[in-house]
Amino acid sequence: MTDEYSASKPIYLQIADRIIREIVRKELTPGGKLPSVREMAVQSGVNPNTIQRTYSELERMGVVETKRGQGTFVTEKEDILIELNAKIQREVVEDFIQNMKELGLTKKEMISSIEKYHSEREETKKW
Amino acid sequence: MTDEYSASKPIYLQIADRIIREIVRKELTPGGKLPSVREMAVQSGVNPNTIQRTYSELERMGVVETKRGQGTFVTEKEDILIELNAKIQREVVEDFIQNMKELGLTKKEMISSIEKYHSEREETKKW
Amino acid sequence: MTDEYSASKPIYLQIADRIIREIVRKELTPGGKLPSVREMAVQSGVNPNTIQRTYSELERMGVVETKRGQGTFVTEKEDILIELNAKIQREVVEDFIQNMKELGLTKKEMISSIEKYHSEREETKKW
Amino acid sequence: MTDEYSASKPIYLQIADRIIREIVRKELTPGGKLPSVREMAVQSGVNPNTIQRTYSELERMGVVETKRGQGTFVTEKEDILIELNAKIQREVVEDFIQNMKELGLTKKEMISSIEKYHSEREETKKW
DNA sequence: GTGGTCTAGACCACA
DNA sequence: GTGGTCTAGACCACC
Repeated sequence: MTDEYSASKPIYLQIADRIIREIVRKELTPGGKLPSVREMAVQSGVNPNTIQRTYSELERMGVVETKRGQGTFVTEKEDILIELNAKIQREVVEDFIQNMKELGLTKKEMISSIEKYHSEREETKKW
Repeated sequence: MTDEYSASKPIYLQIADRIIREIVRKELTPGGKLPSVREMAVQSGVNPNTIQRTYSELERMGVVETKRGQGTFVTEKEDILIELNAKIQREVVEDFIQNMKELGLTKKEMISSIEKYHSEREETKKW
Repeated sequence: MTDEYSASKPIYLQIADRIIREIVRKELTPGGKLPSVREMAVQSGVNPNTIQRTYSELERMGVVETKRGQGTFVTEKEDILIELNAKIQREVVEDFIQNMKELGLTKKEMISSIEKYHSEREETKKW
Repeated sequence: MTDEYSASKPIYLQIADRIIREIVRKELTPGGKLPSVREMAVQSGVNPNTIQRTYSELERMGVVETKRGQGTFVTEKEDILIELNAKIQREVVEDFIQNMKELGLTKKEMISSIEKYHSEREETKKW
């Protein structure tokens, strides 16, 4: 009855999101091996079945490939990775724009706010 | 042991956040009355004590004022509302910048992405 | 079981204290009439018996005198009033000194703290 | 209707005051551990939730710090302790001055009353 | 063990 | 009615 506030997305998707984020941040590199289902299950404190679903979902999206007897690997297909990156980016941008609109800001103001808060430090390499 | 994936803020703060968002979006107007503790508790499917705590927290922050025996009201102090708005905006912008940096984008690219995705439609009024 | 924190002194003594304070502040003047037991009981939201005890106590201390059929009056005996004033004053001073000692202050520092916080405004007349 | 004479602050604040006094008197030393919530609850004859609230309030004020799974400790930040001491002192002095004014005393008389009642014994060390 | 959150149900003061 | 305090008893995460 009190669980409207912890429910959110199913765990297997939360984990999928986390892995996608790691790929996008290049913490997981193309062609790199993911932890085994069992190992990941232990790491995440979750039932192996849950991780199995996560990996299936990622395979369905094309971002990982399973090689029988060897394990699960981040895809090396550039187009998929680029597409993935673009999709995440689109989500981030649209989310940002919507939030800023709710705050009553114009496009101009959004841009100047970025100028204001962006510290120039290290620019990471582009895909 | 299986709960790294609920990890959520306490309910009373989640509700506080929700109310703040409503104030910032002007769904709740300055001087406007919030639902009573008991009513909000029913709406949120939560114990009245939890809402009490939410309202206390909001009062401590200065965004609401309670009048004994009458109810809880959004503050009319402009400076607090403006500051609140600025704080939320800062959070949104910094979150956006961090996300985009993780995607490997430069400031320039962030700005052009906004140009790209921003549909010109209605510009809402500024504070 | 939870009443260590509301107990304090009995009500009849609390009321006596209040009356004494009023006499000392000259809100009640020597020879002046106190409200009747019944009236005071209503004013204080208390049982008349309680006020009766209050007045008895004050009479025992000599600060009021009861005249049969007329009521209860603040004494006009100067020595008692002066003594009363001196006693209250002694209590206030000793309380202050003890508090300040607990804060680790020397006599010198106590005096300078008074110099510091005392605003010169209106000095009321002395007894 | 009979409760003008309990009129007391909430218990959780009374206990907070008591703890503050203990800190100021150095009965609780900086870095020292407070009794656990449950233990303090038993000592004070009060529900653990009430003590929890007390500790929260003290933490909000910055005079204690809680270490998860370890306990609640008096802060070691000197500035906060000094400020706390100053605040308490100010309250004591202002209370004293007001009481003495009600008794009709001038600043000069207040000072000489301290000279009179202050016994020279041990001067405790200053902060 | 520790503090932190939450529920259920009660009583209070204020208006 | 309103918000504010308190109790009783529970479960959680951290150490």
